[in-house]
Amino acid sequence: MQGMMGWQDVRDEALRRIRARAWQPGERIPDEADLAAELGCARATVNRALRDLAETGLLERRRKGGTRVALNPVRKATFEIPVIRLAIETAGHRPGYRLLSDGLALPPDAIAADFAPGAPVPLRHVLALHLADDRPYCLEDRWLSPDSAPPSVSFATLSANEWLVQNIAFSGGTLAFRAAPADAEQARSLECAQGDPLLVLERMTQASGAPITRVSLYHAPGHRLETTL
Amino acid sequence: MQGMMGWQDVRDEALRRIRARAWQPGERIPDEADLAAELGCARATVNRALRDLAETGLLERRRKGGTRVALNPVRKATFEIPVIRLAIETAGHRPGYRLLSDGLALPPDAIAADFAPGAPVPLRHVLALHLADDRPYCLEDRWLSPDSAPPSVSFATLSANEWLVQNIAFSGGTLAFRAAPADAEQARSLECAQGDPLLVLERMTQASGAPITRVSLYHAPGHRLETTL
DNA sequence: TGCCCTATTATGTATATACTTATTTGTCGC
DNA sequence: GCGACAAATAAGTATATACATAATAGGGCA
Repeated sequence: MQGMMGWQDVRDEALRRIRARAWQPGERIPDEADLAAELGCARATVNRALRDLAETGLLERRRKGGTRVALNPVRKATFEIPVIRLAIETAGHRPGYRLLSDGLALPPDAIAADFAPGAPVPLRHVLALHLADDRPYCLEDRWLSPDSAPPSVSFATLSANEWLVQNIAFSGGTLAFRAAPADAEQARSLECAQGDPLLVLERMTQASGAPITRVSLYHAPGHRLETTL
Repeated sequence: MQGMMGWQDVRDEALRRIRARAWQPGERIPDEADLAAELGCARATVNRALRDLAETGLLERRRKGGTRVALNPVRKATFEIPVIRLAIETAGHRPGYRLLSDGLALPPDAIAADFAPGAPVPLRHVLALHLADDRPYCLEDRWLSPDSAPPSVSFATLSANEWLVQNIAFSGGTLAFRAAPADAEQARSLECAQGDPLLVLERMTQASGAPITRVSLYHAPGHRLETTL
C-alpha cells in the first residue's frame, strides 16, 4: 500500500492478519492477485511471501484451491547438525578425538536390516570418543558399509564423522533422537555411571539409494541440543 | 541448456557438480549470470535454485563475495512439531488426555529467570498427561505467563498445548532436547521406573518479545523422534 | 606501510508478463 | 442423482529488466 512493500513486509502483514484472526484458521484468504492489488505490489512478491509462510506451516496452499490458514499450525524446527569437532569448537571448547576400536564384525539384527535385507554381512564397526577440553563429549558408535570406506582409510586421527562429510556424496537418510541408559561400556567411555540417561542421536545415511553408514552418537549426561525457532 | 530448465533442474545440476567434486568444497562457483547463460535460463531461475541449496547449507552465498561450496556442510534437519494429539493420531493411536494439576505457583529459579529477570512471580503451572491407546505417551509440564492464559481458560479437556496453538500469536522461542532420568512423580505418571531415561523436549515460546510459556515434554521411555533428511 | 574512500561486483529484490499445471466446479448426458 | 467431461481458476514457474545493497578490491593519500 504505502512505499516499498518488500516480500518480507507482505509476509509480516499476512502474519499480522493471521494473528489478529482477521484471517480465521481454516479460512480461505484472498488470492495472490487480489492481495497484490490491495498491497500495491507485484503478484510475484505476494507469492514469495505466502510461499514462505506455507513453508513454515502457517498456511496451506493448493493450486486452484487457494490459500488457507492452517488449521493446526505445524511448527517446523530446524536443527543444524555440524561436524562434531566444529560443534565442540563453536561451543568454545578444545576438541579431542580418540579411536577406541575399528574392525569388521557382524552387526546386530536391527542394524543389519538397514543395510542388507537378506543375509547378515560383516560391516566395519568403529567406536570413537570425542572430547571437549579433555572431557568426554560424545561416543560415536558407527557401522559402515565396506564399499564406502575401504580398510585403507584409517580413522585413527580423523574421525569417521569428518571423513564421511568430506568424502562421501550425501543424498538422504534419517535422523532420530532418543534417550537411553548408558551400558557398562558407554559408562566407562563417557566417565559416567551405568544407567545414566544419555541423549542419543541416530543417523542413517544413504547415497544414491544405498545405505552408507549408521551411526549412534551417545552424548555425555547433561548434554542439551538447542535451536531457536 | 536443453529444453525447459526449471529451477529444480538447475538445483539438481548444481547438486550433481558438488557431489562430483566438479565444484570443490570451499571453492567459488560461477556467478548467477554465467550459470544462467551456460544453462540457458534466466538469472532468476538460477537464483531460486542456488538460494534453495544455500538454505539447506550446501552452499554459502554472500553479496559481492559470490557463491561457494560449503566447506563443512552443515546438515539442516527439520523437525515437524505438531500438536501432541495430532502426533499421536498420525502414529495410528487413539489420543487421550488427562489434566493432573493446574494452579499458581512459584517457579524454580531456572524457569523464573526466563520469565522475569528480577523478582520471582507466581506463574500458572499445568501438569497434564497425554495418552496413546490409553498408555502414557508424554507428560506435559508447563509454566504459563498469567497474562497469556487467564484463569478462566480451563485445560481440563483441551490441552494447553492445543489451546495455545490456536489462541496465541506465536513469534519466536527456543527448542531443546535432552535426556533426563524420571523422577518419582514422572515415573508414576508415565508408568515407568524411577530413573528410567526420558527424552525431554523443552520449549520456550515468546510472543512479541515477551515470554509466554515454558514447557517440558517428558516422553515415555522408548520414545523415538524421527525425521528424514 | 597503513588508512580511508570509492568503484566495482555478485547477490537480493521488485516488477510486468506470459504460460503451465493441478484442482475444482459446473455442465451435460444418462 | 450420478458419472464423465469440459471450463474456469489460483497457484507455480519462467523471463527480461531494473534497481538496491552489501562487501570486496583497488587506488589515492598521509
